[in-house]
Amino acid sequence: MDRTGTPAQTRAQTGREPVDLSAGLRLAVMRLARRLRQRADVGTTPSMLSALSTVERRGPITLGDLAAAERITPATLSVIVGRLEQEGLVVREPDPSDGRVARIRLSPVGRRLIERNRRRKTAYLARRIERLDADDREAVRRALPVLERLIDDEDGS
Amino acid sequence: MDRTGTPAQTRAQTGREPVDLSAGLRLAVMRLARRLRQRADVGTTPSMLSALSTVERRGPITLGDLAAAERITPATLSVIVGRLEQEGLVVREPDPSDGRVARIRLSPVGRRLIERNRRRKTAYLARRIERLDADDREAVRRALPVLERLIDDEDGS
DNA sequence: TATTGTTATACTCTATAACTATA
DNA sequence: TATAGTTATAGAGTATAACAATA
Repeated sequence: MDRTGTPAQTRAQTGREPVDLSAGLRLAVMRLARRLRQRADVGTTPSMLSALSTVERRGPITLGDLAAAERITPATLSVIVGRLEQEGLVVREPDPSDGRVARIRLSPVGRRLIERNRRRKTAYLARRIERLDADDREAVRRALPVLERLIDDEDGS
Repeated sequence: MDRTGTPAQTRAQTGREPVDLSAGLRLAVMRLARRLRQRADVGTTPSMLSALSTVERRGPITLGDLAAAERITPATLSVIVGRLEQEGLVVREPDPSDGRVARIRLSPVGRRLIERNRRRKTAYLARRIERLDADDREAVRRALPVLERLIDDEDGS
């Protein structure tokens, strides 16, 4: 927790600063993710929920597109969707015009699970965020869209 | 790879309550973590690097304390430290006064690897952060200590 | 031949339970 | 008996490679 040497003064040197910032962000993100993973609900795993939530947002979607959205390989996703289907959370609808393709769609059960989880699953973080003072909370709120952009950002390298 | 349909609604701008905020943060963190994990250096895994970095910060440290700091079980950590030791990145020093305990300490090779990685490993994020405008970068900078506090915060439930 | 998806295999990360060695 | 650490086992999450079905 060495937060003593705040690099606030070196703001002018844009060369060095992003590296420090990203080093810190990287560790924080990895550790927060680990903690969140540990609080996964029994029965549904974090990957499943992430995929489920994307299916909700993107409507009926092919496996390939869903894999691209989730940034995992179709092979990996195939396994995950298989589990979701087995749990009755999604259905695969064959495409009439292209026999190779199936569209994945949320089932009513899946939708209910998402809504239930949106309150429960989030409780760990929500409780902590509630305890933050207004400034800190505002800082998180402002950073969130930026984080989302960091993820979505195209281009591999 | 149809990624044309960008989910603009992802902007949970409307949600100002802690629950909404944390739901968004949760997804963002999990996905960013997944992306970062994919960029792990060959040879050293993310867990190894995380543990290594904690050993650097906390000096010679017992396995139990390191496990607590990393929030994983001693059993899990034992495996990870075993790999770190095998790679010559840390050494276990037996405690003279208590034969059960060994202190884990960074080797020179480990220290060099950390420093090298601090630039390389982070490059992916750093490049993206460089492209942000000043406001966005400031938002991340301000949020980072808050995220760290969310992680460190004690008390399980 | 190219595309979409699945299956086989392998490795990391993690946990719990059972164990060993020391106190 | 209690504590520090290790080993065994198992399941999730991921990738690559090989495959099947369809276009």
